[in-house]
Amino acid sequence: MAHSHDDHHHERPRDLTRNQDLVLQTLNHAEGPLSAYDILDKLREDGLRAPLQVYRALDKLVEQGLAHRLESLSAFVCCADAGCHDGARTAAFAICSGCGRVDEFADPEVVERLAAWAQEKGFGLERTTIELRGRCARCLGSSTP
Amino acid sequence: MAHSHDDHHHERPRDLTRNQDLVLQTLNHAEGPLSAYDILDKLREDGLRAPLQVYRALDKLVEQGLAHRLESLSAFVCCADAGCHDGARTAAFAICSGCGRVDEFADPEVVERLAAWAQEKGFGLERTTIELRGRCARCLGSSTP
DNA sequence: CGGTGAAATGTTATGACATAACGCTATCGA
DNA sequence: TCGATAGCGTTATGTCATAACATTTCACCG
Repeated sequence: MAHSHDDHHHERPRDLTRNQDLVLQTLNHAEGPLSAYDILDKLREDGLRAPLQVYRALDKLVEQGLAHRLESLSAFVCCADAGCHDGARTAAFAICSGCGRVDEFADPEVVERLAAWAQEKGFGLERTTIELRGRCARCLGSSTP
Repeated sequence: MAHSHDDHHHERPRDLTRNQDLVLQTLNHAEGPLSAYDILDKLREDGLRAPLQVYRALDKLVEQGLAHRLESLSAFVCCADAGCHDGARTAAFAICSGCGRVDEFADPEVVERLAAWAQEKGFGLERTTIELRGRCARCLGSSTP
């Protein structure tokens, strides 16, 4: 049970199921965040019919770090960096109110400060949400500055 | 227009309306975050009947910095620091999955780093959400460590 | 090969969160 | 007094998410 390479049970990117793959591809091809129902609509012709089919797939994708949920939008995006679930588990998101696009980034300093706060308070940190709202450079550049 | 006390149009804590006051008191007396419908239920005997009455009050309270919306919970808390809307406009929240209690804090360094990122990217930052999930010291101390 | 258990699936129904649209009321300064 | 602005009350509806249950798929093991 403790074999060195006997790790078929680990947390790694195991193969995606059909529904999971469909949902992930949909997110990958999207310009911006999509709600579960947006995704469902795009996948009707692929046989999906109920919200749960999408939510279940999303749960797994988020669990594996392949997608993220944006709390302030109640919507989902695919992970910008295929390897982001390897290391920097705490991403930040800048969401443009103009075009709706999302820019994912990581700031180690920020992560560190928050972890330090948790440490100091004895707070068992499990997950962090960081979301910036505003207008991206492109949207500021053009219409209604 | 620049009279010293001619400032009835400013952003300051103008008097709250009846509904706003009811909602704020409800949040103040609560142990943890409340959903709009939780608040509505507590205020039925005061005459409130529809979600919109609560949501409208909440909008104003949040606008004035007297309450905060926790995106990851779809719930609301009163601002921990009466003066928090003066200066540190970017608060962070540590939400305990065990007891549901919320600890509000501000970390200038974090705020600064995020502002710096925005600056660098030309992102017009308007609002920031920072929410930590985990278990508070007290909950870690007792049951199911 | 066939059984078995874990995980995924499909479906219906329901719950929880939030806003649109409408008309009325109160307040306040010009 | 008039008109503008903000708040109020109500009904209806929209959006996001999960409960519950039956069925299917598939890797693994005896």
